[in-house]
Amino acid sequence: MTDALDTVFAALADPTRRAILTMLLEDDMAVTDVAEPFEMSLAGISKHLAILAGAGLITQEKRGRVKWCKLEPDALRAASVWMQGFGQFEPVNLDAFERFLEAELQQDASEAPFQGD
Amino acid sequence: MTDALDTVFAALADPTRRAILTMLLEDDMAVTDVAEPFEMSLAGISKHLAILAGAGLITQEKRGRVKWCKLEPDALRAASVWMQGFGQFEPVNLDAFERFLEAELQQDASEAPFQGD
DNA sequence: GGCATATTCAACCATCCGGTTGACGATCGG
DNA sequence: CCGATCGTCAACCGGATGGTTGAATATGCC
Repeated sequence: MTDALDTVFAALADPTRRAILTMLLEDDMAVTDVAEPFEMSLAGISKHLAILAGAGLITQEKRGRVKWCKLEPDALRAASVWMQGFGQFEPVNLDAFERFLEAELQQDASEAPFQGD
Repeated sequence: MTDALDTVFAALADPTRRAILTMLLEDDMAVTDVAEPFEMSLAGISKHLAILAGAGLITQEKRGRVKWCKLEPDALRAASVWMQGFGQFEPVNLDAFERFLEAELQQDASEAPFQGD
């Protein structure tokens, strides 16, 4: 009965794990490098990474002896959608947003120096 | 050092609590009524409500002997914003999007006296 | 006043969580 | 082959969490 939302929200509930995710926004990182800024044992960080991976928020790929951690922001989508049900805050009306993107695209095309294609 | 995000995400990590929040979308409810659909003691639900209140996700107001629980969706905003930092869910230039919505609105108003969906 | 209803408190329990340390298995480089 | 590096595993610890029960506290009703 343990929902995917359970694990995602639980993973996000820890500040160390949120910090790790933020770091991974920049780039993929090896476990050791992830651990470096924290005052915590490597094993501790390794556990946190396992939890993040369990929630699908990161994936880990071992190349040689180095294990690379990659952010998987898509795993946030379900949680984001769930929250959307409560609010006005999550801004976007998707329909309107698509019209917006289309309009923007056409505008860009008409503004560009080379119009014909 | 326990961040507001910690408590909000932790509160959301439990399915019972998420279900309670969903119920409260409909309307404010008394504690006993919140508890009714769950196979759990009233005291158990009371604890969950305390956690939700602690995260600011609900407020409780006692009127007579009944304590009414009210959803406070605004408490989700910080969490939502945090998530948006990772997202592709909403990669938007909000300013431009708002201008677009406004323009669309005016266009609708001038073009169609009535427009169904 | 006295009883029923609404809710919490307190104590307790099992389990999970975040963290540590130390040993271990892989893998790279010389 | 040897030593250093990368990372996890296993055992352990203290504290939080999710749940229970039973007693306690308000409040409402007749």
